[in-house]
Amino acid sequence: MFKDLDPLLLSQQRLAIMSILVSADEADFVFIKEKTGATAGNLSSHIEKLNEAGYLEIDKFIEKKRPRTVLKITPKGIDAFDDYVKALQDYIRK
Amino acid sequence: MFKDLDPLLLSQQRLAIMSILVSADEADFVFIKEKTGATAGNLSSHIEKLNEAGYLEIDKFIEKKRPRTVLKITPKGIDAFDDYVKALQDYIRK
DNA sequence: ATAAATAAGTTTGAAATACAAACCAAATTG
DNA sequence: CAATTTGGTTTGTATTTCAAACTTATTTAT
Repeated sequence: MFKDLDPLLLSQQRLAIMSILVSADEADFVFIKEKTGATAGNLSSHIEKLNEAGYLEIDKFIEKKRPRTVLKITPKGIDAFDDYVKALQDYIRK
Repeated sequence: MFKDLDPLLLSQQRLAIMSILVSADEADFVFIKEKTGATAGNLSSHIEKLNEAGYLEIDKFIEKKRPRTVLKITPKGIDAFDDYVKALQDYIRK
């Protein structure tokens, strides 16, 4: 009756991160931090996990003498997000 | 940008329980256990939490010499579910 | 009549998760 | 040059999750 929900996306903050990336395609650490309201610490470990799962790529470099971390969703990440949304429909449709 | 998601409903099993109750209005322990695939132990503690939050009522009695536990969603539970669904839209709408 | 199995839950304990606080390194500002 | 800001990472504890073990009462089999 109910499909399994990807445990990685069953988290408010990770879902918000993926939600931004699925539309924005690419966004940096600070932008996502502000949009989601996550602390830097939480965001750091969340993107780590999403990266380990292959849902996003992390690109770190120095720009204007400041570190910058850019995140980009992968095809696998898009699929995971789409699947999650589909599965959710079973739960939230009265 | 993103509304908070009720942490109680941010759980596959509890969301499934509420999903059943919001349509069925009333359902018993065994029925929900089978529909959700939860173990009895997990279901027992999940409904405990949902009950503490005032999202459902637990009615226990003996029927045909067997214990029976009937769950019923409360108005507060319905509201929580509706709010959760609304809040989710912000996340899952690309 | 009694031993074994089933039904309907609850309690417990270990493992995973989440969250915030503390930390670090480099750059900038007063 | 000391203090603050920026952009993060690491650490520690508190909570949550999940399954296994347990309980109590009822059937079924012998």
